[in-house]
Amino acid sequence: MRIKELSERADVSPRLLRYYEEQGLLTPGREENGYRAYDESLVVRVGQIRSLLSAGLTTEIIRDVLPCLAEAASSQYPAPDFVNRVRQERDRMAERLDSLTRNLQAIDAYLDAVTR
Amino acid sequence: MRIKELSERADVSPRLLRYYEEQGLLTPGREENGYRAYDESLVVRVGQIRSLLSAGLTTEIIRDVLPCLAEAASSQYPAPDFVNRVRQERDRMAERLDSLTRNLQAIDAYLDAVTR
DNA sequence: GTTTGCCCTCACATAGATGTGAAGGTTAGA
DNA sequence: TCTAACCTTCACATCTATGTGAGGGCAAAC
Repeated sequence: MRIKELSERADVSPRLLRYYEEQGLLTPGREENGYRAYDESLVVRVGQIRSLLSAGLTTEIIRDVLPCLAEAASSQYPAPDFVNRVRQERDRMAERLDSLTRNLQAIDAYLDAVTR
Repeated sequence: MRIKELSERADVSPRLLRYYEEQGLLTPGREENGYRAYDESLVVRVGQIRSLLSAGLTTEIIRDVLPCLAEAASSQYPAPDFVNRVRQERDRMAERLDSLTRNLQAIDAYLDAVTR
C-alpha cells in the first residue's frame, strides 16, 4: 500500500511515516515511480512505534528494541553487545514502569479520597 | 537551602530547578538578597518530578498531578473540573503503563529466547 | 489535455526539556 | 581589599517529535 493508505489505517500523518523511515524504524520498498510501498504488517508495527513513543522511549531506543518485538528472535545469534544494549533498555523501561505504577497508585488514592 | 545544595542533593542542574520553578512545579521562597530558598522536602519533590518526566508526562500535566502526590488531599473539596482533569490524566497514565508492560514482556521474552 | 489528488524531496517552523554563556550582584575567606 | 564561589536574569543554542509549505513529478478521471 502507499503512504496515504497506511497513514489512514495507522492513524498517523504521512509526514511521520517518512520521519520514522528516516529514523530507521520503517524501511518500505519503492514502486518503480519512486513511491513508497508499505506492506500490511506495518499497520501493526506503526502502532507499536506509537505506543513505545508515548511511553517515553525515543526513536533511537525504539530502533534497537523493535526487532525484539517482531516475530520472536529474527536472527539466531544477535551480537552480545546488542543483547546488552537491549537488556539495559529493558531495565530503564522497568524503572519507568515502577515509577508510573507508584504515581498512578498515589493518584488513585487521591481520587478515592476526594471522590468520597 | 540554596539552589546549589538542592541541585546536588536532588542530582539535577540548577538550571532545571529554575526551569521547574518557571513551569510552576516548584515555588521556593527568597532570601533578602534575592537568592532562592528551598526547603528540605523539595529534595523528594524534585525526585517525583524527575520520575514523572521520565515516565513521559509533561511539566504541564505534572503541575496538575503533583498536588495529589503531596500529603493526601491538601484542600478538602477540589473543583470538579480539576478532579476530572486529573482523572483523565490518570487514564492516560494507565494506558502508558499498559503499553509499557506489554512491550516489556515482549522484550523479556526476546531476551529469554536469545539468552538460551 | 487539463484538472485533481496523490507522491516525492527539501527545508524551515515549533514546542518541550535542557544546556550554556554573558553581565552583573553578593558573600566569605586569604 | 581582592578573589573565588555562589547567586541573579536574560537570551540564545540544541535535540526530539512533529507540522507545514514550496516546488515539482505522476496518474486517473473528466
